[in-house]
Amino acid sequence: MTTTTRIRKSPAVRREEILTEALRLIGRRGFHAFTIRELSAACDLSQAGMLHYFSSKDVLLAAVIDQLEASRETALADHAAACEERVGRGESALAEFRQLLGAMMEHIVEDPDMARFVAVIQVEAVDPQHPAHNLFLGLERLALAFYQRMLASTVEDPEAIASGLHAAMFGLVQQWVRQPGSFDLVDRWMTIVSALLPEPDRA
Amino acid sequence: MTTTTRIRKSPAVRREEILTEALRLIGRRGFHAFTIRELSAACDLSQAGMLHYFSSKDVLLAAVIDQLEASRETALADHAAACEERVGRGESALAEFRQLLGAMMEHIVEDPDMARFVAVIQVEAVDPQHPAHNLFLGLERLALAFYQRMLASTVEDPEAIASGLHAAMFGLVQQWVRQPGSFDLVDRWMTIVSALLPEPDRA
Amino acid sequence: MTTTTRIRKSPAVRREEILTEALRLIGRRGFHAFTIRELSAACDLSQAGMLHYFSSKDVLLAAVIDQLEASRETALADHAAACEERVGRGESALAEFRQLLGAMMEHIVEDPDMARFVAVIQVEAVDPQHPAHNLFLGLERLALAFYQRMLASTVEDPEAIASGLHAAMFGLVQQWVRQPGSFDLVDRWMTIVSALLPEPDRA
Amino acid sequence: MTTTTRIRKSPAVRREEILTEALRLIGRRGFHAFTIRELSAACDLSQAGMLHYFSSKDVLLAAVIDQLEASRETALADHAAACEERVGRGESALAEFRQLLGAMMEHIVEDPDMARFVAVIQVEAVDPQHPAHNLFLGLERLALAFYQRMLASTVEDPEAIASGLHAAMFGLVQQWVRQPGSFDLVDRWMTIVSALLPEPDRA
DNA sequence: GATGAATGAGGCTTCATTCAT
DNA sequence: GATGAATGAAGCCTCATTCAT
Repeated sequence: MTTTTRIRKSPAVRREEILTEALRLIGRRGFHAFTIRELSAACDLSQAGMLHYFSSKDVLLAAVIDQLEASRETALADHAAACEERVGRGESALAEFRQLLGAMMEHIVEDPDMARFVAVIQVEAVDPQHPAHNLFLGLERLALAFYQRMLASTVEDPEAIASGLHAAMFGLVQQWVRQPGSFDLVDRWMTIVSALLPEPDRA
Repeated sequence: MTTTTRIRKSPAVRREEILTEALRLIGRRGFHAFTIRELSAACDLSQAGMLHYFSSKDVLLAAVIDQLEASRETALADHAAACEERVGRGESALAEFRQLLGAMMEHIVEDPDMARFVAVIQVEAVDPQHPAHNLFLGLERLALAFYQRMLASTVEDPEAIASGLHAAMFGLVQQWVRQPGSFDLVDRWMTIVSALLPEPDRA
Repeated sequence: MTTTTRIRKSPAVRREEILTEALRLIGRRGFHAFTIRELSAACDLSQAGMLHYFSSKDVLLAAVIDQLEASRETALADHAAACEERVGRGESALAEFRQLLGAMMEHIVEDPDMARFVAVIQVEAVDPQHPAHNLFLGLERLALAFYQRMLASTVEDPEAIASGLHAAMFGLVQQWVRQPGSFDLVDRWMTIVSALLPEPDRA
Repeated sequence: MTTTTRIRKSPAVRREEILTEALRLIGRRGFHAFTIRELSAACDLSQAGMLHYFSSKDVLLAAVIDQLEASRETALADHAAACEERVGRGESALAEFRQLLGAMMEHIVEDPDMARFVAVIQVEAVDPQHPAHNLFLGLERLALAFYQRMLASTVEDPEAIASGLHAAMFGLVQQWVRQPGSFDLVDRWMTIVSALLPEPDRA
């Protein structure tokens, strides 16, 4: 009689574990190629046990994204607030915006799995049938709108530069994800930001 | 008794049709989510008939990519040659390079399906297990190396700018693919190029 | 709305059922012609449910063979031991060997399905690509070597007689399988054994 | 313009080629595992071209068997006639029968592919659904009946010995097919025949 | 909270075969 | 005589999911 000493972890911990692992796997395989079998195996859990926490693949995806947004929110809230405050006062938020952009990449660098996940899902979500399609469309619009507001009074073509910043960030992360370690992501990012943004006021 | 009136087309036409449709579908769904059943249906062909032309899903993918590379080659060969020639003579190829970059986007704009396809596959291919992984890794390295050579004598940090150009192009196409028609791709691209590259010599 | 009333049986029972049915079907159709769809149907199980127990056709085959070998082992162990003991003492094991040969056929007669299975697989396995090729090659070598040892000191050409016994047993089972009931297998077998082996010592 | 110098062989030659190759392949893979694609490839012929000669897999099988029977007929007719003549005269045909048995094995040894084919098909044909089922059943009955007649007046239990000879021949060929070259087939066969048949009259 | 049993739907691919050329 | 195009049927297997325990 083998008493498989059933592992019993607190639900909260399990959830956390699953989400982390899901992030990693989806980031590596893409949402469609990744299987919940693979995930359950990685979590030392039966497939049914897995679905006990997240009732379906789509629900799981949503949960991963939620967690991500929350973490990004926390990481960037202060910077974003600083920007908004400046702009709200009718002043140039260029310096603060720059810092925000830097913080975004730092946040990404801290967790390469997250980077991979975002990169992959964002592209898969191009398909209108993809469960995260609308979500990412909304997020992108939000981001672009925010950038534009930040640049409204400081650059000639805010829409284009906002777009360019967003595009370059996205593309750079992809490059980094494909050849991790081949360059310093934050460093290079700031170089590019400098090229795209006007010199910060000094005087 | 359904008289399935077998349609018989010339092989060349069929191949072309299939490749075009495959490009479209893979671009929309991603390679993993797209099914050859869907493809055959779209081509008014049985699944087995489809496999008569491309013996497997992977082979099909390879064929689509091949055709793409060929078309890109044709579209850009002259521009690339012009660049190389200048650089070969030790002169600045900045203007030519700029034109090449423009041509690249024009080529993309001409065929949005192709754009979507490249965008999607490129990201899916991040997964080392993806059939196109090595291919895209190689292509990216080639592109970056070429950019660097073009910029070697004209910018301070050629590696970063090359990287930034590549990233921005990639990201911009993605944006465009996600919200087609929301902006003029080539136009915006040239604006960003201008920001990233030094002013062309005039004198 | 078909209420597919899911039947749930104890795993042990199911496994047994499946193996028995697989034995029967493979024996009738041959491994290649038999389909796991047919098997699942015969077991009142969905195809996927079937693969829950044996993850692939090959695995299933291996399981059937394993079970067979085990049952043969049990049925013949005592006889084989008796033979070995005699031989070990340097005495003639002719009588014991005779009994072993008889026991082998009796074992076969008890389960005609098994007989058919062995007959069919053994021949299919002639193909080096067949999943059971190596297994059966090994078993045959073992059997022949054992026979030779048993006959070493009692017949003129042990190798040939061993070979002949093995061949005749094999062929006779085939005949019986093809025309079941047309003769008494054990009886006829013993007649042939008598013709091939020297008269047991009597004195 | 590649003039693939279409190979055009005389139909008779082609037929012969195909049959030979089919014999070889079916013998190696079994009728079910062997594919007509494999066969056409081996014959440097398109699949459709192949079916031009033999309109279906079953027809092909029948043709192979026909050819085989014909060749066996030719090879053994004289020996068989000699046997029948003796028996017809009420004499013992033991010596002639012995020679016939030897000739049968010699015929087999000359063409190992044929041996493999017969062995494989004969066993596959155990399945009542197999296209060659009835054929082989009939052939076996014929063979056994013939053997019995030959032995009627010379052995105690003609039916059993006939059966044993047939079985041993069959089994021995199988052994040989599985481990070709490991022993001299005809030689060993004659040893076994000697053990099963009474000593030819001498004196 | 966690599991194994069971399933339906669907994926890719192979195969024998037919049809038009 | 020979081919390539095209097909329907079927094969194995994978996947997400449900159900009873």
